[in-house]
Amino acid sequence: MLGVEMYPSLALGPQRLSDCYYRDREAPAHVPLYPSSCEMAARGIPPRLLQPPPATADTPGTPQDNVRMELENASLWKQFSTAGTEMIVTKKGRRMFPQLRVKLSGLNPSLRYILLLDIVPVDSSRYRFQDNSWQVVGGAEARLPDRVFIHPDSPATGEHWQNRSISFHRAKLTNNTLDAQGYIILHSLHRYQPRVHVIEARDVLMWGRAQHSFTFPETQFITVTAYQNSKITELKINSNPFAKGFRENGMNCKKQREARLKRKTTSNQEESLDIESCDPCDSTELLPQSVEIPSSALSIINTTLPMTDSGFHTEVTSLPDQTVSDQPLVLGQAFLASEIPSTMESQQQTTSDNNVNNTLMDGSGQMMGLSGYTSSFPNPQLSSSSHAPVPLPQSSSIYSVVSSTQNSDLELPQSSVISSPPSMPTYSSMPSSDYPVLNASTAMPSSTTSPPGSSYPPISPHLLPSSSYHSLLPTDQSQDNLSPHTPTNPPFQSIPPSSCQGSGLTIDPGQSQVDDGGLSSSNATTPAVQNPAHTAFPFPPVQPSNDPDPTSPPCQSLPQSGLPFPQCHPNSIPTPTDPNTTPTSFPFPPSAQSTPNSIMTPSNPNTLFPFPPVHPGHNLGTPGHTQTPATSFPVSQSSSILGLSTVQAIPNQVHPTTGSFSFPSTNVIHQGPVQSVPNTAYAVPSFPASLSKHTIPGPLQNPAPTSHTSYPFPTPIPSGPHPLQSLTLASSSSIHSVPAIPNATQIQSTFPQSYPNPSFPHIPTQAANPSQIPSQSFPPIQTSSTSQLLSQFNPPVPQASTHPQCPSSSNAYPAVAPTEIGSFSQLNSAAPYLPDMVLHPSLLPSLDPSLSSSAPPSLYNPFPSYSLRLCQDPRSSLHLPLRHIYRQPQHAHAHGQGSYFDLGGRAVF
DNA sequence: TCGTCTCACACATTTGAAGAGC
DNA sequence: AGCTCTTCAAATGTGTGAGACG
Repeated sequence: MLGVEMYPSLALGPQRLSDCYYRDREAPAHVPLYPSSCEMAARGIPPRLLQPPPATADTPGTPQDNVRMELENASLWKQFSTAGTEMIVTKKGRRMFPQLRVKLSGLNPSLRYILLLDIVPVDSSRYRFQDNSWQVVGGAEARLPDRVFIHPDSPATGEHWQNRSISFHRAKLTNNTLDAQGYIILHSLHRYQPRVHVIEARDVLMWGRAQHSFTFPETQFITVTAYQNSKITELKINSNPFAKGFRENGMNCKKQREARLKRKTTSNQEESLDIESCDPCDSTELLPQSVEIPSSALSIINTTLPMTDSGFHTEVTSLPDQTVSDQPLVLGQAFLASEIPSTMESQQQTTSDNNVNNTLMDGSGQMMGLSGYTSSFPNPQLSSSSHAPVPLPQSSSIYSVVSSTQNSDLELPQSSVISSPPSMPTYSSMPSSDYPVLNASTAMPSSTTSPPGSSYPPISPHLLPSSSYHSLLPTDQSQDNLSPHTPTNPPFQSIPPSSCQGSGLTIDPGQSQVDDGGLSSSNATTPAVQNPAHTAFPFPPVQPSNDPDPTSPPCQSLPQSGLPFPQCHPNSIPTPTDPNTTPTSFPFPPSAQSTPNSIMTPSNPNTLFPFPPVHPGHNLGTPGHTQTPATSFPVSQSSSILGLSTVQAIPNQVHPTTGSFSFPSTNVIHQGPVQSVPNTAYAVPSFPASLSKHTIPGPLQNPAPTSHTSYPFPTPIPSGPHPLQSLTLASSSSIHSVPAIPNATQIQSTFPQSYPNPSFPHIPTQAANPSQIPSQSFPPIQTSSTSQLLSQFNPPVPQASTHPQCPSSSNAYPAVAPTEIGSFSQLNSAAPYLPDMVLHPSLLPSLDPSLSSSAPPSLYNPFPSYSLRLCQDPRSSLHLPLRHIYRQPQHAHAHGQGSYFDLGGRAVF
């Protein structure tokens, strides 16, 4: 669902949505996880057409405004972080451990939400474990395809999410750039930060109303192919049930292994292949040892004897359990408890404390056990490469959240800008545009300014405040209130733990006062963006395509055809009178029209899409796009997942020394009422890291405003003064693209034009060096699966039929079994760029009373299919020259254990 | 030579199909 | 016939260590 809009590339193109299905014991039936791009398109429908009935649930003060997320196993994460968390990445994919387990609260029980996990680079550095610490040894490698893991339960009601702990343990990490499984691709020896995004998906009409992104600094990790730090190994073995065998008592412990090796060697020498000595013998031989280690002995015995599993478990598990037993078990968290190594040395105490805290977590939103947390990562402050200080804030308990609340209400002041911490270019919102943009890249502004080897790269702690709560604030007028002076570097330090925790986790309305001036008005409950810097963007940065296609037609060329990107198509906003066109409207433009202040008014086509989705790396300066007057956005990248479009703004410049970004276009940006605060960088939808990567000082990176034309996408650059006048880079980490979120409120970066500290010294610009971009092969598109998925979400809708490419047949709506939707015409030049999806109100799930009274929320099926239909691959509408950009990527990978999306926005490698 | 990655290995856990029993 | 429960094999997850690679 998310994919399409957020990441256009995801859009369902040739890929199959089948991948979108998930299996869950609770919900055995396959359920489409993602709404088709059509859904997103629905957003583009003029408010009049799509405007949902007055939503009572979403009214200010509703739970959604107080969405909070707690890291359930924070104590365990802290333990790892203290030592410097390492995550194994393999070609075949490796799960994360500790697993990301969170608890959500503040959701509207009756609304549907989608949970996403993405992992973004913390900085643009490469690390090496030297001298028993992680040190920066160079610049990061070219960005890999951005992929998002969608929680298998998605979409599910708020009640569903809140009634259980949410684990992303099924997400897999891989270092295989050609991975066809859809796993999250990461570079080895790079530092990453997982992010969890909660996106409201109440219905098509309301889709994208709110988005919340959370990052927990303690979950940062460095990817490795083999563990470097013995402490981490020990922690993993002691904490991970699968590694029991390697525990002292386990069959795979050193003693046992050595013994086996000895036997092997001896047996080999003797050349007496005693079969018995193999497995059985091992156990027998080990018996003596097993005496010392009862569990192992038992296990051995069990293996020899026809014992049932139960019997086996009793003995074997005993040891581990004991260790675990020491840890406070919380009901429902048994697993968690097991994760905590009982044998942990000094850490144990903290762990126990943390556990206690965890148990204490409540609606107050306090982060459990976060306080006092210190990571072992290299400290930025540390001058030399010695230890990279962990950027994590000491008081990590606060989770950072970026929440974007769409106020579908027209009343929302566009101008409202939420000041985001300077450091957090992460989230830039579009002022006028209702849809907030998540800047994935920005989220992790890495202070890469420091040269390799230099002191720890400034992974700006502020960027990743521990558990700080980032939220995309609803567009409020409050922006004015937002102080431009807001600490640009709200590093963790900047945020006193106490404040965070004291407020409860998250969003303390009171705190919000400072930042959110005015927010309260629209959403009193909406937390102010305390840590704007965070990358809270749900969607990973999109990689810029390297293929600037001069030939690419200007955005205008794509008009009406329903370009996925509103920006491109000024006319894209359908008028109520023109239903047909409506569908084509940009998925996100949520309510551009709705917002009176928003620059994006129908009258001003160009302004309609403040953020042209552009791949930073791509087509900079493509003349074709010049049509849009040199708009403020140098480059933006948008990728959509399930209809969420991500827009990335590309900073024109990066300060060589400071690493701060300046956007040439900013001049333009400043126009308009929206910008109450000049100079302040608005979190423009996203200026993702990707940009940053590419933003190396230089022509490319600093494309003149006019250069915008080179958007890989049909993303037309808004002509004239852009509503979003100041696009600030969200994040330093430019690496990530920020997904645009509908209705996203503008986030004003607290720091003025220049981006604070974060420098991106090493960010390889893909654009600059296409060659560096790993060629990524994408698995064959399985349209069938994808389509099926989509079909479920998209019941046949009359409107859908409007689009030629949306065969009504494709709608398998109620069908549980995924049905295949008509294949997407990939790269179908003929295909209009119109978003095919249109939802018929009657088809909407009865989740929200306001929408449908048929079913009480309580009765709501947690895994209902969405009544959305995907009719067409947005890419099809792309001008041929541009299509290659998407040709591969966007895939939805269905796994029994979860779904992955490629953030296809990136260029094809 | 060194750093990094890949692979096979053994063990532990999870998953899901098949069968039995009611 | 349908349902629940148990059993069990296969799949999956895990760290290790040897070897390959650049």
